[in-house]
Amino acid sequence: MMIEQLGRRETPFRRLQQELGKVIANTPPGEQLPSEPKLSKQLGVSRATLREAMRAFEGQGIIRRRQGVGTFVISHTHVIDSGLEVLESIETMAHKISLQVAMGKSKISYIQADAEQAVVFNVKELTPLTQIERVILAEDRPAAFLIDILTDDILKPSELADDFHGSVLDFLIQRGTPKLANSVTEIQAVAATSKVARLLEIQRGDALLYFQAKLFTQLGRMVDLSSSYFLPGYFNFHVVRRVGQN
Amino acid sequence: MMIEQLGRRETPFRRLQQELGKVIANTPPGEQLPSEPKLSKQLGVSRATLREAMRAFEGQGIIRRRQGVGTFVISHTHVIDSGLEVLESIETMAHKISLQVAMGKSKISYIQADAEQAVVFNVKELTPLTQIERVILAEDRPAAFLIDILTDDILKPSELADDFHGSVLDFLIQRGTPKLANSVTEIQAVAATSKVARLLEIQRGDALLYFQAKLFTQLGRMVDLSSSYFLPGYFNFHVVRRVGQN
DNA sequence: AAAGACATGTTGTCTGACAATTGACTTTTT
DNA sequence: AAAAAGTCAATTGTCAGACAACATGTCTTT
Repeated sequence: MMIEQLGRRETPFRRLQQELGKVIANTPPGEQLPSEPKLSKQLGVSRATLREAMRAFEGQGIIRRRQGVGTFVISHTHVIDSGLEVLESIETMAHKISLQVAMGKSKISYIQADAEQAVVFNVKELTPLTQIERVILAEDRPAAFLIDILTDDILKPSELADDFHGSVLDFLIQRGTPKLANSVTEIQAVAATSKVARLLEIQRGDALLYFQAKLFTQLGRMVDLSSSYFLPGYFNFHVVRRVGQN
Repeated sequence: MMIEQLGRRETPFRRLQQELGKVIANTPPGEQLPSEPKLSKQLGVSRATLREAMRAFEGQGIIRRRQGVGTFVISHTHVIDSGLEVLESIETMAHKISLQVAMGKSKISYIQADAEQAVVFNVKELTPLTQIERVILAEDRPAAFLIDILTDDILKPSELADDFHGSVLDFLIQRGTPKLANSVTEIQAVAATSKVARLLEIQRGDALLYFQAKLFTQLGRMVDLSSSYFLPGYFNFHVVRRVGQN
């Protein structure tokens, strides 16, 4: 019995998204798209289906629709200039800007889920979780402190024994399972705790950039809760934001 | 003659987005939503309109729909927070999460371009620039300090005299010119300077989230250099990062 | 017990229609 | 002649109903 590939079935809606994306890409910003009846006939779908697809593009701020007037192209999705839109490991980012990084102090261990972790992982309290802590060095000085927490059916400490260079993300991507889709990353500024200050060789209370990322598979399961503390100056994060139409 | 409010017209679709957002927020992650016919009847809209709204939520990764099975809630972090992919004013963000904000101390003035500003605006040094500084209050306490700097052909201080509520972005959007496209926002953590600490009623050296955004028109001209200092706790910024391509 | 047929409920798509809004044009009024 | 009001066509917004495609459980048959 064959296990069918679940990845992406070719549904009319997906094909429509592709085709509509091409139409938008070939329309200069500010210009008007053909009317919905024309477009639906041109693309071979009903107006209702077309509107669903357009609503998706509208939600991304790519097009703007004005009742009684028409639909207009706001801006094209730029080729992402290595901003935060793409999830990459610190190592990959550093490599792109020719920054030498290495892994400093690290600790891989089992922990037991506390109340908060039990909720986000949807497991019972005290369930064993794999925790990976390590300091990232740039130019031989501490630049970041990273903590990854995963359920042990995804990653056991023993699996990392030999071939671990500092990036859980790269490890999972290379292994191929589970298939990753995206992460939702919260961004905050925090004052260094005494533990983090010691590891990063800074003063307690110093300002740090803090990311908390939840990594999801293609099936929507959260598999990695990642916390990152960045010392200012080594990494420059930016994001391209489209002007919201409404 | 009545001046019509442009900001937010109450269309059935917006109301539907609100209502549907509440339904999703009240459904635990992993649980199934009511079927589309039931939901459309419950929310008082047609199934077609409901599906457009659901498609928008699906595009943000909040729900997952499976033909023949049903629609399931993935997580509702998005419903509460605002993603950084779309550029919105603080006021707009606050409105979406039902947070009351107001403008505190403000100062609108002319300044003369220093060397650095002359470069980014592509003007000569000492060219007059419009500078808008203001404190944003949430629940009557300082939550953010914002500085916008624009060339005076885009925005003169006199234009803001009466009808300014705290958002340069909303002002430019409402005015319609110039046509805005996107911003490139750099993200850092900084320690509060004495001036910022005084305005935000915190201690010098406290950790603040700092955004520096360059706002571009559709023609690619930079028109606004915006600096934002956020006190932790009031606003929650996040970004969805994708692994590879979808 | 296992395999297939069937029933049921769900999302996916289509068709056609009408409402609401906008902008340009025409007509009327001042 | 200029301004105001009215008319009309085009476009998006919404609706109702129907059928198709799909997944899952139940029942029947082997």
